[in-house]
Amino acid sequence: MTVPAPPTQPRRSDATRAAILRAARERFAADGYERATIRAIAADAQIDPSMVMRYYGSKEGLFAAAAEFDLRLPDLTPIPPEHLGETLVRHFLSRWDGDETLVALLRAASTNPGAAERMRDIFANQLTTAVAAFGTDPTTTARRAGLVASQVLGLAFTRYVVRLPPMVDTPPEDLVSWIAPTLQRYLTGTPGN
Amino acid sequence: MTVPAPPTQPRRSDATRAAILRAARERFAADGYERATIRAIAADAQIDPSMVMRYYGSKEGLFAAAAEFDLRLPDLTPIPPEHLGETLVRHFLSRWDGDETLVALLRAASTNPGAAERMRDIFANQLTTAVAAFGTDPTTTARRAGLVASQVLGLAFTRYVVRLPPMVDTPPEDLVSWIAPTLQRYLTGTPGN
DNA sequence: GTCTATAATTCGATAGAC
DNA sequence: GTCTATCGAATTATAGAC
Repeated sequence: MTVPAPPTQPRRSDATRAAILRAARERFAADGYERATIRAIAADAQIDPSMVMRYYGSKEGLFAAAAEFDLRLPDLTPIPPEHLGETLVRHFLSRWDGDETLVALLRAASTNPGAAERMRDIFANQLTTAVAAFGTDPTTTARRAGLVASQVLGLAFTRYVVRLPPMVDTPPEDLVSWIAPTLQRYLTGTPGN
Repeated sequence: MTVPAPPTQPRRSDATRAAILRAARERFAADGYERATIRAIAADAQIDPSMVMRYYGSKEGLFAAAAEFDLRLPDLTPIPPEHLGETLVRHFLSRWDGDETLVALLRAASTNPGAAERMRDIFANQLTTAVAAFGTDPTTTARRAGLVASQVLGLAFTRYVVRLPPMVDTPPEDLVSWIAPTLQRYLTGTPGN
């Protein structure tokens, strides 16, 4: 009798698929959806362009697979309420370094309706859920999450996409000091304040 | 002797040029730089596509003309220091309604290097100048202006580009109440705070 | 599984008649 | 000034050999 194959035998093409996704994220992050071509992505991954089509069906399918993104927000309930803002800024800054998927999503969402919808889903679901978890007035949850998203995405946009010099040059710890109180107020404060 | 022509005689093509620019701003704002085609812009303006090339030389030249933008920031020196944040948010929100040029610039800056550079210029020059005018420590001016830009552009991005529902649904006056203290602190406050 | 060849569009830009 | 016709390049996607 032959040795039975493992239940989840790694297909030989998995390495190729992973290489394609890695190259796709790089190109989508650097060039946006339209300028990132399947040919260029395939060249980066050192495979034939037709393989991309074979594995992911279309450019949209490739983007959908490459832009899968989890904010990996920590559970906010055990965090001292006065440290919520700091915790969130620090988390986002570290989450974005070393993973360019969100930059890819950010650039693509500017011009691609499907990418914009995905971005709405991510922030509507993941962020709103995290904000709701530590129990403020439920009627204000969505608005508080939206305000947090506006500052957090503005930070990402100015620092990683447009690259405004002062936002690029400011060390992460200084950004945390400045922006944490903003998120803190959006999460636990009142308008006007 | 013939009657001398007025010094600035309106050329007959000025109406056409204006129609092209209006259509170009709409398309660039709605679709971004790559998806906005000269053919579509010309169709909107009800003229021949070759006229766009004749008047503006190239697609880049057209965008440069269409994305000319002045933030029209008011002089901040006579404004009571405690009203700076509110004044700025209100100004930006009203500036963006009724002029989609900034949305066009915002969408294009995500994927087009030239548009990104123009956005850097606008916020580095116009905003930094306004911030410097009311005399904080000059060494912090650029950073304060960058932080203001991060929140202001994040507001524009979530409200007009990605269209996050809570940011679209919140009335302008509520946005002013929530965001004014943020800008106030970036302009006149200290980190940590 | 991998690659060649090419179909089918679409775009920016140009040439030239009127 | 305006328009027709078209070039040349680039793209996604498909068909099919090996």
